[in-house]
Amino acid sequence: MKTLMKRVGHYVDLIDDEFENLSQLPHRMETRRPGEEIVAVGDTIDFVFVIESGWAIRYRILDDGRRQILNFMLPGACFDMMSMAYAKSDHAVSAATEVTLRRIKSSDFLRAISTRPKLATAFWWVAIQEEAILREQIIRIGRRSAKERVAHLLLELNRRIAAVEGRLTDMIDLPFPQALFADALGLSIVHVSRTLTKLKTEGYIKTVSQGIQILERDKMAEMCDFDSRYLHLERLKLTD
Amino acid sequence: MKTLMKRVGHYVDLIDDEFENLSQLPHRMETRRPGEEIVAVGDTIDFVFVIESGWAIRYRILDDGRRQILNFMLPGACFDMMSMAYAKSDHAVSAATEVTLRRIKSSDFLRAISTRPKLATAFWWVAIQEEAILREQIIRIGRRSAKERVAHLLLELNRRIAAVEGRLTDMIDLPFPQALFADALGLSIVHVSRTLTKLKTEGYIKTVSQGIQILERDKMAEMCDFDSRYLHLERLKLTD
DNA sequence: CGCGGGTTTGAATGAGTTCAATCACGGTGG
DNA sequence: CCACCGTGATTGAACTCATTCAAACCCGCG
Repeated sequence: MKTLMKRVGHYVDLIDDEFENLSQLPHRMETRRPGEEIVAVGDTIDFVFVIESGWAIRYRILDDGRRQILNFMLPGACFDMMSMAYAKSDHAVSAATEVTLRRIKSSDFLRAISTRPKLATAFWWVAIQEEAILREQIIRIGRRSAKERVAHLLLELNRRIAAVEGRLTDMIDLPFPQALFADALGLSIVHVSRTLTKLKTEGYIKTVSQGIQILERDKMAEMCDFDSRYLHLERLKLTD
Repeated sequence: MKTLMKRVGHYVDLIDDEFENLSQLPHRMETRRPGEEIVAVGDTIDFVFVIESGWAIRYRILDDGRRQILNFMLPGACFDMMSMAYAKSDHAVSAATEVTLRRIKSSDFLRAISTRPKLATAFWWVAIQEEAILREQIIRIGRRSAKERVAHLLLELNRRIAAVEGRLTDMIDLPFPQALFADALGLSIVHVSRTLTKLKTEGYIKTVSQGIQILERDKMAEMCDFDSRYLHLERLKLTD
């Protein structure tokens, strides 16, 4: 629960016992191996999941096997608050790495946030952020070149990891195959590889053991038109 | 307000006076000509807008003029409930056709839905639907061919218009230039034109005065893998 | 008419895909 | 310790889908 606290607490000053309340909600802890499904298409979900550690992906697979990843989900991500008990999921969620999850009954979760206004505000804020990330994903794959797409996603993930870990570094640890990158960006695996190579030869990044180091953050952000403000990482100043 | 009632009322049975309350909220009516901006990038919005008539688009323009349309907004659409008073808008909203809008102060709106649980549920549903449309947009532009994209969007708009008008027809009235289609689908205007021509010669659609008629709905849905369930219209009883 | 916005068509170009081969690397078993 | 996998990354060559640029076209309107 610490990662969720860190993330949600980023936006709102929460008194400890408001979190106490949240973390003491009845729940089950679960783990999934890389590639394992967490939510299948058609599932009716009456749980809220919170990622405690590891990466998950939200995606859809078309008939002929094409896959589109909608979003990467990092520690602190919670889903599916939106759908609650009503609708069938039109997409799937899987573990990208080894993942540990907290599973809370929707009704319990709902009761908790409805009795704690600050908590509700915090989760409202998380939902705003998620939606902004979705919108940015549309712009990325709709109107950006392969080079811009890859660079832009790298910078986004870098920032989002920073938000989880509490400090911004130049390193991006990507503990999953490039195929996920390709399916997130609407590109072929081959072209992602070529594009990363290009970014390297142009001095924007370099590969280090199992990850990528950003060498020219500003130039890279400029090149791919990355503006971190959409991530809404600044702190919420509540008027009351 | 009738269109919003029609839309929101699809999801929840609302007692009339719950709507009465909503429609009697202090508000201003505004109109915009085609192309006029409603919300600019960087605006801090403390209003909720409801589209009473006409089409609007939510979009972002990149430095070099490339434009990506995130979503089309039809009568009954309400925005930006999510952002409320806190955040600056990272995208713009403009009128695609002549548009009439109802503008409600966020605080008034918030108070109204927080005292009317059913109303809150109804708007929760609308938000779920909006998010599903965004996700489908990602899949469309990320992993579908031009032909599939155009067909898929046509079918989506057809269904969404049906939801507003209360009945499903084969006609799609598109009162705006194809350039909007191009910018929504991440394609060039030229290619949209070519693709529409192809859909015509293959017998899926035909053009009628200022609009498009769907000739082979099922074949077309099959071809582009369109499944209307993501629109969450199931409570609609359509005459098809 | 003739203008102007929007659409269509053609030809050349280009970005990204596909297929296939090669490489790099960590793990496993002999 | 090394040979042999298997998975994922990279490279090359041919190809394709979509873009770009430019010209022609269409049509409603002053």
